Amino acid sequence: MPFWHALLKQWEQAWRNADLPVIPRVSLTPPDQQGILTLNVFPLLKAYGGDTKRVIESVVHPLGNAVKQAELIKGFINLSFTPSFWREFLISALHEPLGYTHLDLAQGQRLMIEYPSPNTNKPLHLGHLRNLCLGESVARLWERLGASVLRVNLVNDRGIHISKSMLGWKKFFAPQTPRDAGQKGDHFVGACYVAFEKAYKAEVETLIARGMSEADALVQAPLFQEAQSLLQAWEAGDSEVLALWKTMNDWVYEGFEVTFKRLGVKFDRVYYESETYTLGKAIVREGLQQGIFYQAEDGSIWADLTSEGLGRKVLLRRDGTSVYITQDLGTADLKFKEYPDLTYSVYVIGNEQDHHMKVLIALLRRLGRPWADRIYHLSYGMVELPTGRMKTREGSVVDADDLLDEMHMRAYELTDEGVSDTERHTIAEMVGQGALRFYLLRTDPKKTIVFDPTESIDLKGFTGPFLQYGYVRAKRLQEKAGEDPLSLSKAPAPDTLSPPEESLLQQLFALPYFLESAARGFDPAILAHYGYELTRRFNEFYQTVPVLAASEPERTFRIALTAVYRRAILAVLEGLAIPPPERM
RNA sequence: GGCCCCGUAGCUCAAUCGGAUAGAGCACGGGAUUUCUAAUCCCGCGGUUGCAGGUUCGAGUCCUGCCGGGGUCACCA
Repeated sequence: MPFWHALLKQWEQAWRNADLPVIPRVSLTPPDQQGILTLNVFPLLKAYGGDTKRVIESVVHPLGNAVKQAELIKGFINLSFTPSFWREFLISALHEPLGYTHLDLAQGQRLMIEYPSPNTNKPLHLGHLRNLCLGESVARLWERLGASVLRVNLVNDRGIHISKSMLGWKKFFAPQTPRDAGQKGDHFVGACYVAFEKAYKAEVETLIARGMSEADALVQAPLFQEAQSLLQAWEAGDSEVLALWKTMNDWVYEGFEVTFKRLGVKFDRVYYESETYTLGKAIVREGLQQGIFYQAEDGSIWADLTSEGLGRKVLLRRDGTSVYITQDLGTADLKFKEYPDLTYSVYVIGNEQDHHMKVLIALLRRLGRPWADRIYHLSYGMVELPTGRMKTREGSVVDADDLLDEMHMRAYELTDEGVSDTERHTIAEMVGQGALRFYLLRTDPKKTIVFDPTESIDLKGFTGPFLQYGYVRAKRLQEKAGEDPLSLSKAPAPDTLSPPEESLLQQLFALPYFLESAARGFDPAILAHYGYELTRRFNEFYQTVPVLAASEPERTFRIALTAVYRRAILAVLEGLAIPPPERM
């Protein structure tokens, strides 16, 4: 039997064949109305001069016998379906994942999704977690649409910030290693960076106290001078500096790897800016030769994007070294050289870089890169604290590892004590992450999230564990039933269905629609809200309608209904990258 | 100052191309466990959708102006 997409296509064809002047729009019937699907027939009503009988007749007749009831209210036709329609739906959903939990709408397409692109001078924080959750979820959603997805990470491993943490280590920590300090490598390097910033700030204040202007003091401070010469030594290929750079970056990668692994993130390809910035320089020179860019008197190279409303942008400094956008040009080019057939090259990057990404795409367009418009910036809002933005230098950062630990502990306390301690920890990790990931995904990506550490993330209500709990309930119920849900194919449909059953069936039926909307909109929040509503309805069903104690044919039907819910909620959890526990 | 994003219940968020009486969670008050896991369910309370106009059968949604918050416009990354 056809699922959402196929059914709507079928209907549309039927209406076309019936020569309807206007094809009705189909949507889900709101909960306060009787029905499953609603047809918007305002325009048709107009075309037929308000002849309601004719409207109903002409719209509903072509749809065949799946329709149990059709009611026209104020320009809407509410349709409900027969129990045997639902019986077929359940059987098909159990038989065929393709078309229900997996679609083939993006078959043959390939996407590259870049996230979370960290700097290598400090550990991951809450902002990176939002990035990681979004990137991973979007990757999975497109995979469900049938696309093949490349997960890539771009490591920002060069620049003045790295010099600062190197210097911090030399001045305050050498010859310690992360192991000596008993810290994860990324945390250790982060401590070096913070130590540098603290000493640097003190120097600046001293200089200002002696009468220097702040702008001068920031540049004149000895520590800053030293960091800059370290950067120059790095660019010149000084072997000693390179060795330290490599050692400290490896510490950070080791630390990142632990966190990535905990979150179940794996990359197909990792790009390093230390490798792509030279490619970028070549592209800039190429553009200069073609007259797309121009050189200023001091030797710096620029692009004039004022006609696009983006102003002027420096591409190479007067000393010939590269800026941030230079490396981005190189990386973008390399991506499409390696994978020319990408449908989209997605960048999961915060909205503070909206302008930067517009500039990047405009530059690539100018350079005649035909794939420039296949770049999609998945722009998301910052995660702020009630006091404002998180600032590493001020220590007001919610550390990713710490937060994961805290969520784990809180879930552990709530977890059933009737299991082994090992299992309890496994469950606690799943539930803790479920709560955290749902929290970060449930809001429209482009909106700012304000995270209040003192209030902490809920485990009840509109949360990840709510969905996980529904999954667990359904699984246990199915186990207790001890019956193949597909025995429904040998049983008749009940004569009537209760309102909670219809309500759950309606939401189940809409799964493919929401999967597609969430993927194409690059918006997991759509799926998060769908999954919550789905589970709310399942809980209502579970709480008010008996399954195991029901008589036939209701019992068999409800067991199948439970099994399809379990499939659907599993698809949602997987799409959101929220782990499904076996019990809670 | 220019450009971009946001503004919905006390708080956090929804609202399916412009559609029906703007819905959830938290908080607060009340109720449900001889029944498949109470991380659940049911009931109540809670709104001039920032303000003012405009477009139309219909506006939280689209247009114009204003107010408020954030971001950005670096030879930083």
